[in-house]
This record gives sequence, structure tokens and C-alpha cells, in this order.
Amino acid sequence: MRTTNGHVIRNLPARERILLTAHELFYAAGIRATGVDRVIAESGVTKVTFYRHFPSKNDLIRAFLEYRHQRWMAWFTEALQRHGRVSQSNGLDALVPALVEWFRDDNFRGCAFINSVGELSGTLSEVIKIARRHKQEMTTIIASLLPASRQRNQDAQAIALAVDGAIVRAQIDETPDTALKGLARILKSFQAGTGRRDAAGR
Amino acid sequence: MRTTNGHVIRNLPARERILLTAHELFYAAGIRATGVDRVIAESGVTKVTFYRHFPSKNDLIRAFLEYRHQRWMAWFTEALQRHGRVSQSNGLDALVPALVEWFRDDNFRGCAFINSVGELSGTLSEVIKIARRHKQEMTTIIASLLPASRQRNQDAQAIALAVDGAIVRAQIDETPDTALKGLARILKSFQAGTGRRDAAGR
DNA sequence: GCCAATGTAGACAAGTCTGTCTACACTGAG
DNA sequence: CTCAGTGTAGACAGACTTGTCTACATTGGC
Repeated sequence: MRTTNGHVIRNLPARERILLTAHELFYAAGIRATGVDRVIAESGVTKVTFYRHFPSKNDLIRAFLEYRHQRWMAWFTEALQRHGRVSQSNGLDALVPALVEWFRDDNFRGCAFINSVGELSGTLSEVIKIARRHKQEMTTIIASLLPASRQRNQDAQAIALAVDGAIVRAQIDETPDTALKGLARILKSFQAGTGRRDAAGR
Repeated sequence: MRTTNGHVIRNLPARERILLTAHELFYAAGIRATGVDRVIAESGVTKVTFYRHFPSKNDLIRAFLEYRHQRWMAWFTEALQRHGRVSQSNGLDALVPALVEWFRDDNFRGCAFINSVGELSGTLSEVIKIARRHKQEMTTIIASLLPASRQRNQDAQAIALAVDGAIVRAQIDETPDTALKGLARILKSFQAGTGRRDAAGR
């Protein structure tokens, strides 16, 4: 029994086993599509143990989203750093290479937060707030890639939006190529645009 | 009993009543979250009638997606035309005003196809193909707004990607303003970029 | 006038879902 | 040693799911 990132589950304490299993199943098959029974069976705990840690499925969903957020943010910052070393010219250059990594992963199934909002914003009102916070933090990281300027935050918002677009396109299309090309194209014209503005001193 | 676009349902034939009700409920609350019982009750037909028209819920889902596609495409082309009359300079200028209309609608809950993929691409494999086709057609319409050029299709892909990003951001954020501003920003820098390329004759 | 298509009413089956319950075993801290 | 916390096993309840069934009414074309 392995999780998507290769950790062996068996020896972990029950709570972590449940959380890792839920992460795998919820992300792969959807939250509503995954019954707690399945999480219980695959994480190798019993119902009592499960319900002692997560009194209701909604509690598990909240914990899952929190865990996913931590994990994704850690990966994102790390991947950006890793790909950023090469070219010092512009921090934005690390963005596409980092996303390539994610999109090409066999387990890639889009953004867990976008998916969750679409799936259960009607029934579990908190998910939309959680997703909003997640996207805000993602945008903050993107902003940190940009040189300080008056329009940095607005630029970051626009780029984050394009990243979200690339995520859903990569999820829907057969290959992530169109999404990646499209995002690269936007980034390029965007850099050219801000560069021109900077050059003109405006 | 009214549908989101104000049509009165009562006197329509059963199949249409079911389809309109399903559209309303599926889009508003999600597909999995909506049981056929509820569709049956709210459309005012009986189970037998329902199952004579749609032998399984999956058939209804397929019909819903097809109907949604027709309806959305009709709205999109119409709205683009409507907003395009004013400024003849660039067909792209109609894009943001058209989307404003949609995003500000009280019933706006994102793109039905993006939502469906997130919700049930794991269990109903066809939805991803349907969504792909939908996005292709959306991209084609966007391409038709651009002047003919060698890179028109690639430009359209990039813009479509940004539109998808705007849709999900508008869905997640409290107001669609950030999404709209971000999209406008991308379009502007994009137009500036292609304009420059054109001017240089390259 | 007949027949096929379409409609209505609602009981029922069989499965899945979340969540509760009893009863028992191990382990580490005081 | 004892007790609290955590673990295990699996039966069970109750709600909700999709889908089937019998029995009957209306309507429009041949």
C-alpha cells in the first residue's frame, strides 16, 4: 500500500493513515464519489478508530483540504526554487517548468480546490472559503516571483488566473501541451508588456 | 415554477420539463448532489415517465451536458455580437463585457463542464470528452474574434485558457472583479504583443 | 374506433451512504 | 498496578440512492 508520493502507509499512526488514504482517494476519484467505508478499508483502520479521529465525513473533508493545501504549497515553493536556479533573469521563468512537473504526473487530476468547489460548494459552504484562501496564497507566491513595482499585485492576480486556466485545461485535454503553450504565451506577452512599461518609465 | 432564464415550465412536454429542471438543479447544486427523485418531484412528472425518457441517471447527465452546451454556446455568440457592435476596432473587446454579464448573474456557479469533470470524470468517463469538445468550440469562437494570421489558433488557445481561469476565479472569489480585471489585463498585454509583432511584419 | 405513444400514481426492491453500538486488547504514564 | 488513551472487530440502524413494477388515463393518427 503506497501513497501517491511513495510513502509506505502501514506503520504510521491511524490518523495519518486515514488522512493519506483520504487524500489519495478524494483527489483521484472525487470526494462525494468516495465513501468513508472505502477510506476506512484502505487505510486499514476500523470504523470506531476512524470516527474517533473524524467525527463526521465533513471533518475529514476539512482535514483533507488543509493537508492538501500544506502539501501543495510546499511542493510549489520547492519546485519554483528548484527550477529558478538556472535562469536568474526573471523569477517567472520557473513557473512553467514547475507546472510541467505537476501536469505530467500520472496522478494529476487538476486542482483539488477547484474540483472541491465545483463538487460541494452547494452542500459544504466552507470549501469555497478554504479554496479562496488557497488561491490567495498561491497568488502571493507568484507575486514574490515578480520584481517589486506598483502593479505587482495586479500582475500576480492576472498570472495566477492564467495558471488556474492552465490547470483546468491540462485536466480536460488529453495532453497538457496546449495548456502549457498557452500559459507560456501569456507569460511572454505579459513580460514584454510590463518590460515595455518599465522601459518607458511609466 | 420558473427556470433560470424565466421560462414557465408547466405546459412543456415531459422531456423538456425534466431537462430544464435537471439543468437548474445540476448546475446549482452539482450533479451527484442532486438525486433523480428531486428532479422527478420538481419537474412534476412521475418515475415511469422519467425513466421512459431517461433510462438511467447517466442518460440524463449526458442530455444535460448536451443541452447546457447548446444553451451556453448560443448565449456566448449572441452576447459577443451584442457587445461587439460598439467598438469595431477589435473583436476581442466584446469578450470581457460578455463575461461580466455571466459572472454577475445570481445563478452563476462557474463552468458546468469544468465542474462536471471535477465531479465525475472518475466515474463517468464520457464527461471529459464532452467537456473537451465544449472547450474546443469555445476556443473556435474566440478564434473567430481574432484577425486571420498564422498564430491565430495558438492565440485563441491562450485566450481561451485565460477565460477558463477567469471563470474559476469568478466562481471562487466573492466578487468577479479580480477575475475580470485579471482577464482584461491579459488581453491588453496580449493585444499589445501581437500588435507589435504585426507592426514589425514578423 | 383502435392502437400506440405518452402520460399519471405510488409501492417496492436492492444497494450504498453515514454514523452508532457493544465488546475486547494493547500500551505507556503516574 | 491501574487507568486513560488508543487501537481492533464487526453488527446494526436509518436515511437516501437508483431503478422496477403493476395498474390505469389521455390523446392523436390511421
